[in-house]
Amino acid sequence: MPAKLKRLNTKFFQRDVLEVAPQLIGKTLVRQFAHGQHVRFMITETEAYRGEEDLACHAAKGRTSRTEVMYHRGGKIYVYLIYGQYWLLNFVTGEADFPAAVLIRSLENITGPGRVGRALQLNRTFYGEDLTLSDRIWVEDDGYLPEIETSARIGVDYAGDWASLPWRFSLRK
DNA sequence: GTAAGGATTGGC
DNA sequence: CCAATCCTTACT
Repeated sequence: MPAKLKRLNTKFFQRDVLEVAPQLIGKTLVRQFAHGQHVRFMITETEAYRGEEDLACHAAKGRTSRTEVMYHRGGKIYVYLIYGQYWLLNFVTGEADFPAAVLIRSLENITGPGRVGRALQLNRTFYGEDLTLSDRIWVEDDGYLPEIETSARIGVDYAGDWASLPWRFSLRK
């Protein structure tokens, strides 16, 4: 089967982030580099960020130049630099004008969102990249049926009650 | 213009 | 435990 048929499409991403985030576990992230080489990693940990009322979500501060892409319809990439050194990878989900995204926290053998960005060699040019069209990064369904477990999101203690929601999803070991 | 802080990591 | 490192946001 051509790889193209396995690529996750707009229909997959244009749903509620709380459906998309757990369903990304076990999917395959593909990164193709300029020199033609590509790498494939199974996604093993994600987190959902959902709407302006979610105080852990960057869109809690409203629609700004930084959060703009989160207000687009699902299927695009939202990347941002954290602590001046790590590019964190997110997939925008849902309908237009409702800000939501999935943070890719870990891949197989690459634990931690900062390490994910480093391994994939991300930078600001990935902001707004369309996962359904890009020739350098996309996601495929290779048919794994993983067991998933939930837990609280990491590093968002400032978000009050929103910090304790079970919006972190990971592959059951 | 200036200041504060961050969806992290690695080293001491 | 804490520095690194720079972008975004909020405020004087």
